[in-house]
Amino acid sequence: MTQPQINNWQAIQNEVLRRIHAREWTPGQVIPNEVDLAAEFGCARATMNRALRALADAGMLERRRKAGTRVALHPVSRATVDIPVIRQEIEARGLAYSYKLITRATAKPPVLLGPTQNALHVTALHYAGDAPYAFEDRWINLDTLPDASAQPFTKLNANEWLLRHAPFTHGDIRFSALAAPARHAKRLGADPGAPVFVIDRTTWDHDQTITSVRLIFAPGYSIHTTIGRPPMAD
Amino acid sequence: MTQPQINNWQAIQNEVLRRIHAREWTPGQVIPNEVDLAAEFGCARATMNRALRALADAGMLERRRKAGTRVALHPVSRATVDIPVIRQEIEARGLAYSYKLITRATAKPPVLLGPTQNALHVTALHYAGDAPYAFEDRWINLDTLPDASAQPFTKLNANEWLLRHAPFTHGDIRFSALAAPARHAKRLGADPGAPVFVIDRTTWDHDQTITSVRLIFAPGYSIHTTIGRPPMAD
DNA sequence: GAGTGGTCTAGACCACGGT
DNA sequence: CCGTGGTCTAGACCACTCG
Repeated sequence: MTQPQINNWQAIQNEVLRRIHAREWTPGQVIPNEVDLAAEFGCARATMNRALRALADAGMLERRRKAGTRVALHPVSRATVDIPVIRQEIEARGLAYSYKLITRATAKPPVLLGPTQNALHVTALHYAGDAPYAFEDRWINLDTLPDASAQPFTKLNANEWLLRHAPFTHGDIRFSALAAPARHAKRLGADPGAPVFVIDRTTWDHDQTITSVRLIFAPGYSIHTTIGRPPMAD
Repeated sequence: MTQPQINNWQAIQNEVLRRIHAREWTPGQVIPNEVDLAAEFGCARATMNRALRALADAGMLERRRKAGTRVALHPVSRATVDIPVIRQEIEARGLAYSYKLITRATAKPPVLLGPTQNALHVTALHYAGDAPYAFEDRWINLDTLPDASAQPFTKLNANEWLLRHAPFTHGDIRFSALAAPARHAKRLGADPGAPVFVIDRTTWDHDQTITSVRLIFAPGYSIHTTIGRPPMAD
């Protein structure tokens, strides 16, 4: 037979990747359709679909109905990043997590929270053991979450309360590097102007803004992730 | 009938999410198995599988054979980040991309590249229009990529040459914030010690190290991404 | 050992979107 | 229009792993 009967989707995926790497299929080029490829590999179309769809999800292929499947022009690499839940992140390092509320006040929110006129502003510090870990600056939409106004947030971390009472459907995240603002630097045990890793995140429940938060991490923080599949056996 | 015949996997996914959000299924709790749920929703098991598997990929569920499917203890959020290919990133902003080689030398590589004794060290600057965009400090494994030693990298960006000649199977990425080293700060148009966003990336082809690169971005750089599904219609 | 998820199959219908 | 991918089905076998 022409093909050694590849019939599991991961092996098929690897063979497709091999052809792309070997430039048998070049970026921009349309590859055969699912039916033909399934016939070539001797597998069901559903299996072929699974393999190609996974590669499309990974950014290696672009698929459109009728137009067919083509190798992505720009072999974009896509990494999945786990968004840190601070307590877990700290406890995973074998350190004791603790939390301290700094301020809590109702105020007119910044624009990024949307047209809300009613918001709760919370600032707090997260500790890993005795060392400050991250400073949190959070706005909570009281129009969508009136219950939040009854929460002191002295013991329970705002993020954990929100996860429990107002899970989000989608969100928006930005990673950046900033100079530590003088007033926060001291709290983080950093020199003013020291480089700090910052995560800005806004989350929604359907169309409702829930919360917008800036996390300023103590110096040395980094996010680690992986790209592609570690196994990859033929 | 007990259920209004939900039979497309996205609708099923939404219903499962709704139950998690509504705490009908709580974190840590084992949910019914695929066969039972498929019966409840009046769909095929394969469809149920697709919905649950997608949620597991997203980090909402944890699945193990025999143990069953449970709601993730920590509703971990997983975001997909497109790893920047600098030229595209710049051109997508409507700016002209240009590139300038700074140094190129063979040298003993740092440990992070693996047990290689033979490596090419390249440093370069990427420009967006006239402004410096990112400083690149790269090591290329000459044991696995002897062809690289013939490349001048004066015109063609090392990253683009590598994408073309040595695509990777997997990689490792780290995002962090550092103080701009004095000698690089000037090149980036930044003050020495200014906070800069840094990406460290190492890539492999199967078990072979290909390259290890540090990208130091000019001040103001950030990475943006999204979490969850925008649509989410019932 | 046995229950659960992981996957494959062969066939079918549908939705999108180039031509 | 009509080719292509997107999805669903009903059934089957397998692999893992918990008890």
